[in-house]
Amino acid sequence: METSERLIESARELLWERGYVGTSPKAIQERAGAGQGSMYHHFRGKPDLAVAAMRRSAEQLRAQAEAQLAGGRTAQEKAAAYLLRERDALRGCRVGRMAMDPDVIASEQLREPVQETFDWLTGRLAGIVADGVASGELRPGLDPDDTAAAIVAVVQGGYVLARAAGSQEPFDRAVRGAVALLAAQAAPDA
Amino acid sequence: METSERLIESARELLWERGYVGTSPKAIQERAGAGQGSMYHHFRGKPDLAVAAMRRSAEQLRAQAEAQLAGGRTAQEKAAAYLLRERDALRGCRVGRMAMDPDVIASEQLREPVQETFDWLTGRLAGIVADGVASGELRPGLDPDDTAAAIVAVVQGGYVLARAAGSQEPFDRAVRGAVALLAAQAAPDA
DNA sequence: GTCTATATCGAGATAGAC
DNA sequence: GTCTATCTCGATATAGAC
Repeated sequence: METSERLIESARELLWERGYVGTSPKAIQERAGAGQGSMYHHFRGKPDLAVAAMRRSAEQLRAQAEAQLAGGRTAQEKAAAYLLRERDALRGCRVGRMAMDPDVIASEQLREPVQETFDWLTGRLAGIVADGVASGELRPGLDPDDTAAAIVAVVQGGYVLARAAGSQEPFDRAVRGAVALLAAQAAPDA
Repeated sequence: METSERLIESARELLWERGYVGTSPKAIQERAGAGQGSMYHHFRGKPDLAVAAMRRSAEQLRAQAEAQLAGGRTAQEKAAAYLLRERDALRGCRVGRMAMDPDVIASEQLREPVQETFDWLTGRLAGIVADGVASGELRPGLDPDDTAAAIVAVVQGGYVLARAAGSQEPFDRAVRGAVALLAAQAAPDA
């Protein structure tokens, strides 16, 4: 693997584990097995490298989510597939984690991949819910945008609960709870 | 206000804004208008002061939540009151924020107030849901623990979505979505 | 492209005077 | 109790040799 590639992968891991503020250029270089000069040759600095790393993680998340969402037949199956995907809750979300970082939120450049990811994800889910309502699978009053936001929030919040507890369990409970709440939104038999 | 008190309040604000890793003793001292020696006289160091600050924020969150939860008459009213409480979503949760911090999660001392807060909150909500099921307000199959975890997760995840978007809106959508999902869990008329 | 040298600054803390 | 002095280390680069 080339040096530039190793730097991006190292940054991805460290941003995941320690966030933007908690990740130093030196730590990235050490993990990548690259020197100072090497990093500053390939990237302008820490923010530039971080953006490259975050874009890649965002692309990965999107591909994984799309795989779940495209799989099921009904809206409920798709949403459940997304919610119940295997996740290591204690590690958290590579993308969502960045939203809690003050330096990321303060910078247009750094926030952009995060914003784009969640815009896409909630929009994709809202479309699925809207289809479910239109097809008569889900009850007519169900708001697609609000429901989509709640689904994505349960996953992101589940990470918080798991890390607070030091255990996977609260995450699993939260997503199971969300699936059960959604199951009760089926349209009444005509 | 005494110096010790000002240090705790300054730490509370900075931990909220910047997290544990992103908060320096120097920044705390400057905001408190206290010198180096003064801080190290009252507290053993950064972790010690942070624990004091986090305990206070945990106590505050608990009191606020209890106020919402004790207010409503039915389980749905109580849960909705908790979910719909006015919050500045862009600032995030003083307590939940700490769960994303690697140094907090790595330390038994620092994690304890966070864990305790969410244990209490999910337990309190689970009791409310269980009461609602027992009284016939909510459908019999509804799992109290899973539902409680989902409710708390929606709020914590809502903060992530809001900060990612740079807007309050996704937070409001998520909690409204959760309230709507809960409304459909009413037990069918006997 | 990668290396080493150098620079500035802040983090996090200790020591001891007042 | 609070202050200033001092210490060590890492963060975040820039400069210039190889």
